[in-house]
Amino acid sequence: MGRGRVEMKRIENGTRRQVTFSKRRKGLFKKASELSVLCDAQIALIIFSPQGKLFHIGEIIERYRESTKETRISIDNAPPQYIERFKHDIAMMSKQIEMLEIAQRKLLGQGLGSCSLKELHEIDRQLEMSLINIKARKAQVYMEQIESLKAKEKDLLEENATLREKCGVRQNEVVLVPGKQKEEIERKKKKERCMDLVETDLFIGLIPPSRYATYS
Amino acid sequence: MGRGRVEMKRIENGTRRQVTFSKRRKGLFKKASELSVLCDAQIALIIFSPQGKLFHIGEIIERYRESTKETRISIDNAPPQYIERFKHDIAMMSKQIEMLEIAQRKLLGQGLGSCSLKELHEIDRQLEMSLINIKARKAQVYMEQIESLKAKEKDLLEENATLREKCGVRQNEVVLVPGKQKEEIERKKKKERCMDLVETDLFIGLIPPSRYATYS
DNA sequence: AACTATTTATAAGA
DNA sequence: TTCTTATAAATAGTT
Repeated sequence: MGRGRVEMKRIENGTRRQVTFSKRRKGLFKKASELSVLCDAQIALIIFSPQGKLFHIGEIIERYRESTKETRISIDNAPPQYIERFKHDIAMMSKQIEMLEIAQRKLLGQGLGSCSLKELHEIDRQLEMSLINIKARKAQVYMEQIESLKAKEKDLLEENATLREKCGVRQNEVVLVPGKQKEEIERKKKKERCMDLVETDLFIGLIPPSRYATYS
Repeated sequence: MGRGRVEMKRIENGTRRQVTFSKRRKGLFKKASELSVLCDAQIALIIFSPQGKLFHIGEIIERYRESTKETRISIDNAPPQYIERFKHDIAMMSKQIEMLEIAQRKLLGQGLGSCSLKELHEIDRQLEMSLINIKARKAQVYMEQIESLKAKEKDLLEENATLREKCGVRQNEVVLVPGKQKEEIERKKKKERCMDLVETDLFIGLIPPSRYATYS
């Protein structure tokens, strides 16, 4: 996309290569972030320029920038005689990555063709355990939110009472805010419905039927 | 670049989002590999789809994965200026391993403290999907085993019938194998119970209650 | 999965 | 590097 086709091979002219690198790097990052936003995907993009400069984006990676620094420092400080160790590390790491990817695919329910029945049982059990943890954590987050909201509500009610007293308004008397009363009431109703929903979801639906047929 | 502008925000329609994801993922991988070829850059691109599926390119990793031998040679013969590149490769691989490990822990229901409620929902949904796949695969393996056993049984029955005919033994007459009859009968009974169990498990228990409280 | 009207990316030039 | 512009490439909506 430019004036004339471009052959898909290394650009030999160094200047041209550098310019193209800058332009396309920018474009690639843009497209990556668009995909991430539009489709709600987690993306990590890491680019090493021919000059060895590092560029990257990715929420996932962002979180581990610190550890990256550490890694880089330790590598940079290594004297040449440690090259043996690099070789070993690289071999180990690629194996490790391969294994992690295989394990991950299995946990995602893919690539199961090679699994024995025993292994399938094991993965099944593990996933059920994971679900328990996930759901417990979700419940905890919900609870925390509810507690926080209740605390806020309490604070506001207290403040409200104090203010009423100061203004000489009778307890339980409705305070008229011009033009806002209807909306307020609507909002309160909505909020109550919402809270109901959450509590029901959390504490009443204890043993819902599974949403899919199981063959455990 | 299509019919009409597209707003840069999450696509709410699930189908449209999935289609866009597929198209743009393909485009992104293409552009990444073009940049890598044209400008001699090292690129790793890792994408987790909203469904939690993992896609990646990582030429660096491919390079070492192909064969240990090749790796050894290429590193041994590397002129000093390439050592810089190996360092980058190591840094990148360790990042990738960290990402994979973190994703893995989440799938195993650990290290959830940092997850947003949205992410928890996503993991939950993914695990439920994975369980469906696992259970389907288990069912398939069971079925295959059953089919195979049934086929064997049929063969044996036929062979048996032929043998009876040849020996002039009447149909349905019990063949006495000295000292073995009791065991045989016991085993047959056991086998029948076993088959019953499997079939029941597979085809009758359609919507068993979940074995743990859910707070979905 | 194809098609195609448009938008977007970018190669070359300034 | 940055801007401009002609053109190739990507892709949104449609079939």
